[in-house]
Amino acid sequence: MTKKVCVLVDGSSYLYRAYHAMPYLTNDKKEPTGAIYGVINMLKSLIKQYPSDAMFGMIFDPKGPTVRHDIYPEYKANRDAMPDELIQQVEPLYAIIKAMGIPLIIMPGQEADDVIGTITKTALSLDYSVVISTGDKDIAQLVTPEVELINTMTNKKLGVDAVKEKFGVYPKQIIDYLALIGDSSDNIPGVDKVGPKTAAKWLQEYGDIDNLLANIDALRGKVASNLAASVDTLALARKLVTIDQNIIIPDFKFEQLQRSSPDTTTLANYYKQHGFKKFFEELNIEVQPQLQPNTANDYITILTQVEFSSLLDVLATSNVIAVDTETDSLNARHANLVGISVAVKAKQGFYIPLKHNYEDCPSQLDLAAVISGLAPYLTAATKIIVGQNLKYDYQVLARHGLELGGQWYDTMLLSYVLDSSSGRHNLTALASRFLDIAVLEFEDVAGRGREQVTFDKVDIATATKYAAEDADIALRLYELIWPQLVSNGLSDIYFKFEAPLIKILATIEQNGVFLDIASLRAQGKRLKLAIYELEQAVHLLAGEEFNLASTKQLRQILFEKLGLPVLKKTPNKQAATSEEVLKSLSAEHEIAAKLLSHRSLTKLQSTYVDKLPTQIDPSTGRVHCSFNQAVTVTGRLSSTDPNLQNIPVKTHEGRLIRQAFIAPAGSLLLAADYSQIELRIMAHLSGDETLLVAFAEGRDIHTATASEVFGVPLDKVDQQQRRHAKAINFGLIYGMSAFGLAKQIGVGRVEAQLYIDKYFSQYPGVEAYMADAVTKVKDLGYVETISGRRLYLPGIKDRNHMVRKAAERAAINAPMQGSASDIIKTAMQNVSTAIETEGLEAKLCLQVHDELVFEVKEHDAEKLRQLVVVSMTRAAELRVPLEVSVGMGLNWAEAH
DNA sequence: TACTTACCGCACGTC
DNA sequence: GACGTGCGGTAAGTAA
Repeated sequence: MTKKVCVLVDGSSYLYRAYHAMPYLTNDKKEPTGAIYGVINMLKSLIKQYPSDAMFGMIFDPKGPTVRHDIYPEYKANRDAMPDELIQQVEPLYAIIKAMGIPLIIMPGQEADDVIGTITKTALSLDYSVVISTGDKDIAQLVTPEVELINTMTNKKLGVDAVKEKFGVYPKQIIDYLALIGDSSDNIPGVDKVGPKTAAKWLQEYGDIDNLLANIDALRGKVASNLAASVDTLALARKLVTIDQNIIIPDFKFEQLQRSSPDTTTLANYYKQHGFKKFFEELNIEVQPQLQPNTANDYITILTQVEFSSLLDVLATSNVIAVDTETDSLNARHANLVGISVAVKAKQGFYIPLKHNYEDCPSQLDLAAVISGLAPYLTAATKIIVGQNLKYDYQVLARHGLELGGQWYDTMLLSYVLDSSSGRHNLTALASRFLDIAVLEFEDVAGRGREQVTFDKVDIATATKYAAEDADIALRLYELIWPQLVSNGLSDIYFKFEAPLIKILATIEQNGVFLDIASLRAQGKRLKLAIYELEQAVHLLAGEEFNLASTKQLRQILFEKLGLPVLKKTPNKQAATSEEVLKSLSAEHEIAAKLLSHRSLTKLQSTYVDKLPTQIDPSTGRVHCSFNQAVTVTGRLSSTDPNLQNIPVKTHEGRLIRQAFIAPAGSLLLAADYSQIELRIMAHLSGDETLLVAFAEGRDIHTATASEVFGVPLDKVDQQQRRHAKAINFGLIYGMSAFGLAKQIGVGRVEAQLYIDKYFSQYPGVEAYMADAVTKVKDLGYVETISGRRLYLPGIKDRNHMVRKAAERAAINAPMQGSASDIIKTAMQNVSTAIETEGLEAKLCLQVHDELVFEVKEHDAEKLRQLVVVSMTRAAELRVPLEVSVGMGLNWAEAH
């Protein structure tokens, strides 16, 4: 029968190991957590290896001096004090270990080593075998046939023979071995110039120090005289490195090493506090809503004229009014107002039901009367209007006759400007993140799935809880987030770029863009035929029919039936069939090229040709996308339903789709885009002379780059060189690696790296800028755009090396993309204002990152062109000129 | 048991 | 690098 096991963990060794091995991690409160994470991780994997009834103890060094300092006051004198960020992690770590049910032993005045040694002795006397988990070589002296070490990092076990193999001496010789070598970090004197090799050699020959000294005459050289000089200190060193197995541990009983079952609730809390998602999930506990429900609030329903009048009195005296609208649809252009809620004080809220409509529904105030009653307070320039996603409420209220005014503080955008990377910015997320509150969700009051009803069917009492809460929470978020924005110097960013954009985006959404359905249908027919032919060809080549859109079936055909090589795996370890892979395979089998064509055509067909017509709003005959102002990390906008920012442009077939975006009779589409705005920003940010000159002289930037990188005169740059230079420039903009560049232009990685090196030697300012960006993000966790918008890149602290590298590249790229966003946001304001003051019959229809698309009456087209160029080029003053190219035509393709 | 819905993985369009 | 979307595939949920 195997012996019972006692596992002893050298906690302090774990702690330092984890601290040094882990990158700098923090939780959401920016407290360091890396060492805790590392220790828990090692501990968990250790526990797994032993039965749960094994004795288990984790031992840490105490704070302050130990008995060894009495023997030798300079003990550990060379050691740096524990860094602050590690000290902070110690107490929480102890708490977590206890919650895990693991016996924790810290003896004041006693080294962990001595505690471990003493417990080991006790365990052996009780006929246990002992396993000590440590990274500390000193403990090797305790190894016997019954005691083995286990390395914390490598998980390797160290028995007697393994110790001999590793150190060259047996466990019982370890004390002498350590004494000879000394230990500079513990300030233990050793013999000068004697390291592991010499110590082992001597001990192999002479057994121990006493015998060695007895034979000192047989030794030669400098080390021998050093040894002779160290005779006195050797005794002290021996004493210091010897683990004392006979210390007195008051109140300690061996039975205390019994593990108890983990306290999952407490653990869950700790893991959550520290942001240990993985551990939290491993607990596998029912996810309780850890957030406090928002109770004990004062939410009032306004049903009578008297109540409404007193509410208006409250509004009259309030500088800050939070507002929220409840409707019967998510579509702001169709939503009918069902009720309005307001809040002027935290934990209070008023709901004015207007159009609830269910059986026995109480009679409600008249909508028009409420609108006109509220109007003075919701339109006054002096009022601060707070809301979550005000673009929606603005649109809905406007359609019901109330043009929301005042100074807008949109909590979604406040949070976004404060830290765009912090997660989602919807009300639920913000309430959880900033207030630790779980708000009522729409599904909670209106049901989910097919059961869901529109808000007018929700009973008014429930609706009041939901609606008044939304206004209340928005108000509280404003009170909390706004001061943070101010103290971080970010309030300007909100006022300059985000707040003014709300109305503009609402207008663009209202405007929409015309689609030529007939042209799409015609193209659809052609595509369908081409797709069918490709499908037939592929089936023929494959020797059987299958669904080309199914990667699963395609894998079977390509890699099993046709035996083509697997060039790449998906993240899920499946053989990839991506464009990149098919391109490479096209040299081997003609099926690959056919598949590629098929892919690109079906993408056009399904995503655009078939889909776009269904997204036309029958009431306007136009497509109205929706812009999200708080999604991207860099400050860009995003577009959904449909996404009009990814309409094809690169291929000929794709451009046909753009032909279907048309102007109505008598109007033209005008498209204006910044040329090379990111590279211009890079020139500005880096101040690189060569780049500045190239832009100042108005050169074709890719040709200029090619000339520099390939060392040929400007007029001798060939197409291939320009293509490669373009890829390099793109790589810079998008933070591509040498690997990415190599793939992009089809050269080896070494060659790609050569180009990059050459680029940097020609553009040293760019290289310096990039290095600065990386340093900055490592120091501060964020980078900045030209105007000071902060872009946090939390990936820079990730445990995963790849993720950190990606964050470094993003640190280079983000200021360029973010600055470009800031600039075009300014341009949109300039243009909108100019159109209005000039009274042009023109409207903004689309924003595609560096491009604006307008619809303009023919007679105003030329005026608009000039006005747009001026507005856009003057949107920012950089060290290089901003250039805008403008085109006009009957459709979007022509306008380029 | 048959049907719908919800979600994930993959691929690909743009800047 | 950043986004959003469509498809197939499957898991989970719902009705018969």
